Amino acid sequence: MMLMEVFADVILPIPLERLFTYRLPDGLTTELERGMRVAVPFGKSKIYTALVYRIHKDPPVAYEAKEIHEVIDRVPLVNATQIEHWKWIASYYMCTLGEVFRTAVPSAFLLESETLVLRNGEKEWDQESLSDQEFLVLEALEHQASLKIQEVCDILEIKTVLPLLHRMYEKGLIQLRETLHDQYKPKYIRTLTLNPQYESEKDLNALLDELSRAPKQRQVLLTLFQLRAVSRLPLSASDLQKKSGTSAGVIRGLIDKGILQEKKIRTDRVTYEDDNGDLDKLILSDFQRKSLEEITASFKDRDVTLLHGVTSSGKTEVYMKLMESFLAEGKQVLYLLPEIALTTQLISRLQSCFGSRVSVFHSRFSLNERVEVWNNVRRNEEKAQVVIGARSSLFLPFDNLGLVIVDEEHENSFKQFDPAPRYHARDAAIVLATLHKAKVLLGSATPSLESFYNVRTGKYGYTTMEQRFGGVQMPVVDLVDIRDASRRKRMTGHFSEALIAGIKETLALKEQVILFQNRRGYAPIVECMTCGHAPQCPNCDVSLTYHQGRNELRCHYCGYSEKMMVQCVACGNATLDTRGFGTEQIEKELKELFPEARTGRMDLDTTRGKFAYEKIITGFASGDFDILVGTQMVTKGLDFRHVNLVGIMNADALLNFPDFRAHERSFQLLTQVAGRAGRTEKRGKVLIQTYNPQNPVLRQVVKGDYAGMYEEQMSQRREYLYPPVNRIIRISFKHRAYPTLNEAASWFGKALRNVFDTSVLGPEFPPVARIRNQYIKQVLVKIPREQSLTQTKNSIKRIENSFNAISQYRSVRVIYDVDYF
DNA sequence: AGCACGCCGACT
DNA sequence: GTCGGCGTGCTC
Repeated sequence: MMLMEVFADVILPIPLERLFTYRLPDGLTTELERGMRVAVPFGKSKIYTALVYRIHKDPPVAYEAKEIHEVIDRVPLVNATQIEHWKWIASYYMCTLGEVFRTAVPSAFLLESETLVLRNGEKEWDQESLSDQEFLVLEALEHQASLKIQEVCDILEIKTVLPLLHRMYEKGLIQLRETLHDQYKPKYIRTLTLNPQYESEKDLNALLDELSRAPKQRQVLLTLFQLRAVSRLPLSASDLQKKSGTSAGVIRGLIDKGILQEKKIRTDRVTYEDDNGDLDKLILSDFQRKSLEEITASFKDRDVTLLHGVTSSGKTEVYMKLMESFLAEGKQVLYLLPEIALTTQLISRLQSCFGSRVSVFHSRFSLNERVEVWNNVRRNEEKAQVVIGARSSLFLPFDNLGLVIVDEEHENSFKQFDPAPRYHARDAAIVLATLHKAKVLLGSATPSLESFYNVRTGKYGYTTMEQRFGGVQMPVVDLVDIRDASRRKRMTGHFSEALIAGIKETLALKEQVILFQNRRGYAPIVECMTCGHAPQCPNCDVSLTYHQGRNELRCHYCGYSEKMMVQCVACGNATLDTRGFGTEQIEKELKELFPEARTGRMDLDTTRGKFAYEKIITGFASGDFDILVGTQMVTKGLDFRHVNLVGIMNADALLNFPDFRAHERSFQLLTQVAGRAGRTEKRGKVLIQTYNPQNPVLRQVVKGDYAGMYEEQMSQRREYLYPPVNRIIRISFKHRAYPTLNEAASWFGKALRNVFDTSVLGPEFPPVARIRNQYIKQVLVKIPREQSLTQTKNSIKRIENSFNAISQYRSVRVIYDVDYF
C-alpha cells in the first residue's frame, strides 16, 4: 500500500485571507483534530501558533508544504461552533479568519517563537579574524549561554542585527534556535498535611512532648489541628504560617523532621467560594414577574427579545430569574455587558444568587486568569455555568449555551473599533446564540434604534417595565437655559444659578450630587489672546488639552504631552487663555463654590490602574465624598443610593457631535445619567444646562419620551438612508502622505460610485483628519435592505483588488467598518 | 502582520 | 564607506 501523506489547512493569526497548508509528521494522523493548535514554521524563520481548520490528503500543487513543527493541544482548544461563528464574523465584518482567531483566543494561547543566539560549542575562533561586532557577541556568549535578539541589539547598540547574526551563523561561529515559550504558568499552592504516622492519638501526644523544647514548632502543630477541625480543605503553607504567627523557617523545620508533609496542588487564580447561592432571596415585583412571563412566552416563537425597562426598574432581577430557568435545564448562560459596567456591585449580586457557578471574564484580568476561565468554560465545569463579561467573552468555548443576556444593549462600546474584527458584540452574540439554538435577551432603558426597529418589524419580541422598582418615582428633569444666563452674566464659571441652588439644597440634606461633563482635562483648547495661536499636537490634527493637575498639554488621540508654557510660542506674550472646559475645571470651580463639600472625579485620568475605578465607585457609594464629577463613566449602570441631584454641565456638546447617531446617543446618555438620580423614596432631580432649550431631543429627555425620540430619529434615518433603514459600511483610508491619501481615496470613491452610484458618500476627512501622523479619509457606502450584503462586499473587495494593483496606492491602509458605530 | 531584500541619503 | 530609511514582495 502506498503511504498517503496527510495535510492540514491551518488558520494563522495574521491578516491574510487564505489558509495555509502544512504536512503532518508521520504517525500523527489520528491524533490531530480540527480546533487544535499546532506550532508551524512560517516565513524565513518564525514559528507561529496556528489552528487546525481541516485535515485532508490533497497535496498542494504549486508548492511543497512545510511540516508541522509540533502539536500543542491534545484536546481541541476551539470547538466547531466557535469556528462557524468565526467564519460568520470574518465574512460579515470583512476581515480574515486569522484576525478573528487573534482576538478570540486569549493571547497566552498564541505562543510565538523567539530567536535565541547560542555559541557553537566546538568551533574555535581567533580574535584576529573577527569584526568588532562579532567579537562582542561571542564575548557576551562567554558569560551567558544564550542571547535574545533584543539583547544583541542592546550590546551592539544597533537596530538591525539579523544580517550580522546570519553571517556569523554561516561562518559557524554561533547557533540560532527558535524557542516557543508558553506564557501560561499554572499556579501551585504548597499544602501541608501531618505525616500519617503521627495520626494516632498516642503518637500525637508523644510528638507534642517531643516538641516541648521547640515551642514554635509545637505552636504550628496546634494551629494545624485547630484549622483542620474547621475546614477539610487542604491547608496552604502560607495560611498555616500566617495563622500560627511563625516563620517559614519553623515550618521548614517540621518538614525536614518528616512531621509535616508538603505537596504542591495546581490551583485556579480566580478562586471560588464553594457556595450554591440563594435564589429564594430573590422576590420579583408584580411587573417584574409580568415581564419575565412575557419574555418566556416570546421565546416560544422568537429567539431574541428586548426588555425595555426604565432606569432602576430592576432588570437585573428579571435576568437572574430567567438565567436560573436555563441553568436548571443544564445550559450555560452568558451575561454580556459593557466593560465599564462590570463592577463588583453587579458581580456580587450575581454571586449571591448563583454562588460558585459564576465566572467573570475581564480585560483587567491577567493572561493566566483568562486561560483559566477559558479552560473552565471548555470543560463545561460547574464554576463556569454562568459567565459574566465584556464583549470578548462571547469568544469563550461554550458548547452548551442556552441563553445570552446583553445588558445595556444600546451601548456603543459593544462595537470593537480597532483592531479588526470590528464586530458588534450584541449582533455577534445573536449569531452565536443561533448556532447554539440559544435565546437572547437584550436589556436597556434606552434601546438602540436598531433593536427597537427589529421589535417594530416583528423580528424581536418585546416587553417593557415602565415603573421603577419599589415604587420609586422617576426624577424630575429640568432644562436650564444658559444662553440667557450667560448673556446677562448670571453664570458663576460654568454653573447657572439654578444648578448652584440645587447643589446647595442637596448638600444641606446630606444627599449626593453627580455632575456630568463629557470631556476630561481642564480645557480642550489653549489660545493666545494676542495672536490667536492655539498649541496643536505635532502628530495629530487636534489642539492640545490643558491638564491643570500635571500642568501639561496633552493630546487625547496619541498621548503626546508637553509642559504647559507660560508665554505663547508664536508671539511670546503671556496672554494664554483657555476655551471650553472639562471635568478638571468643573472640579476646581466646585471647590471654590462649595469649599466645605468633598468632591471626587471619575474620568480616564483618575481611573488608571487596576483598582482605581472600583475605589472611586465604592468611595462615593459609601459617602466618602458629596459630589462626583465625571465623563460618560458616571452613566453606566451604577447604583448610588444617595444621589439626589444630577447636573449636566453642557448638553449641547453632545448634541452637536458630527455623527448621524448624535441625537440618539445624546438621548441615551442623558436619560442614563438622569437615571442615577433618586433611586430611593425621595424623588430625584436632574438639571440639564443648555444653550438650546428648544432642542427636541432635550424635550424628549425631559418627558422621558422614548417613543417620540424613536419616531423623530427614524424619520431622519429614513430620509437620509441611514441605519437601521439601510446598512452602512465605512471605508477608511490611512496614509502618512497627504497627497497620496487624497488621490487614493478619491480613486476608490470613484470606483465605488461607478458601481453603487448615489449611495456612496465622500471621501471626506473625519473631524480629526490626522492621527499619529497618518492622514485619514473616509467613504460611506449605504446599502439598502433589499440589496445583497454579500454581493456588495464582493464588489467592494474587487475594487480593493484593483486598487492594490496600483503601486502608488498599495501603501494606503484600507479599513472596513461594517455597521460602524 | 512580520520579515527579508534592495535601493537611496547622513553619519559613526 | 556603513546604518537605517521604507518601498516591494512573500509567506504553505
